Amino acid sequence: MPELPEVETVKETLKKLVVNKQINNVNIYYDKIIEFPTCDDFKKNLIGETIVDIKRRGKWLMFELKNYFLLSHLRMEGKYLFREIGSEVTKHEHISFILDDCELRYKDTRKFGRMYLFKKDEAFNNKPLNELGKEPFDETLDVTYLKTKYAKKRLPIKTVLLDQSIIVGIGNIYDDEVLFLSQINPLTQANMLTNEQLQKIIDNTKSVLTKAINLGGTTIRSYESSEGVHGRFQNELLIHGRSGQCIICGSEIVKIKVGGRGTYYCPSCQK
DNA sequence: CAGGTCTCCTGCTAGC
DNA sequence: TGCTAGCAGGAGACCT
Repeated sequence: MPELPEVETVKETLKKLVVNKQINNVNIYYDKIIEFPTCDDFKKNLIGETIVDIKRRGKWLMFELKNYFLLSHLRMEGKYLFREIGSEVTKHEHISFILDDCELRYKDTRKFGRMYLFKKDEAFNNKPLNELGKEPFDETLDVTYLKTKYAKKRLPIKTVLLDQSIIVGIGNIYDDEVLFLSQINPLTQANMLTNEQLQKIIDNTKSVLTKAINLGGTTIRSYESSEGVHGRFQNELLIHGRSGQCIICGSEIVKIKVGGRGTYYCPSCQK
């Protein structure tokens, strides 16, 4: 499931392949991926546009065009792949952007991904971008900010770290890793965390995400090799998805459900 | 406003 | 061996 490091990796990979290419046509095979505007307008506005750059905000990919921002959220299983122009559209490929020399296809098995298209000056003033919290590497992300945001949050920190309106980019995997490194029990109410604990969360979020980005992210479900992105961070996961002994203290790793999410932690290290 | 629950989807798997 | 019920999960909708 793509979280910040995976989206960052996809962004960098795509950038090398699509910048300066023109969108000559767009085919939509599954309408619900397009959240805004209508499919007709989405298609009409994209045709003739050139991809200038690709940026990222939280888990959102932002294709910067001459006049528009195309926002794309991969959710659980969204991915981009390249196909020859006119080649057969295979299962789970829902959108095709026909470029000069290839088709850029959006594939998404569970169809959870979403796209928006905004005029450039409108992208940041509208949902979803205007509801996002701070980037993990934003220098203004500090204990004071979290104290304020968490003041009325009695939900478990595990749940609150997933709240994209506070800090962006953390998903279920890195959430567990951050709390393990910070030695914080995932069930701790967010408003009960000490300044020291909040500082640890900030520091460990940065370090885990940085390390994951450098390794190309985490690949849990295997990708077809032709489809590019293979992360290596899955080999570095300390707690998420693991069973058996905690690598720090040797106690048994426990898996529980927190806010409906599978959560791994060490009851001994994370009191 | 905080927070609980449901919904969207499909592939995989535990269990019979 | 073959079938099916149930699970996984990011984020928004809807309700209390």
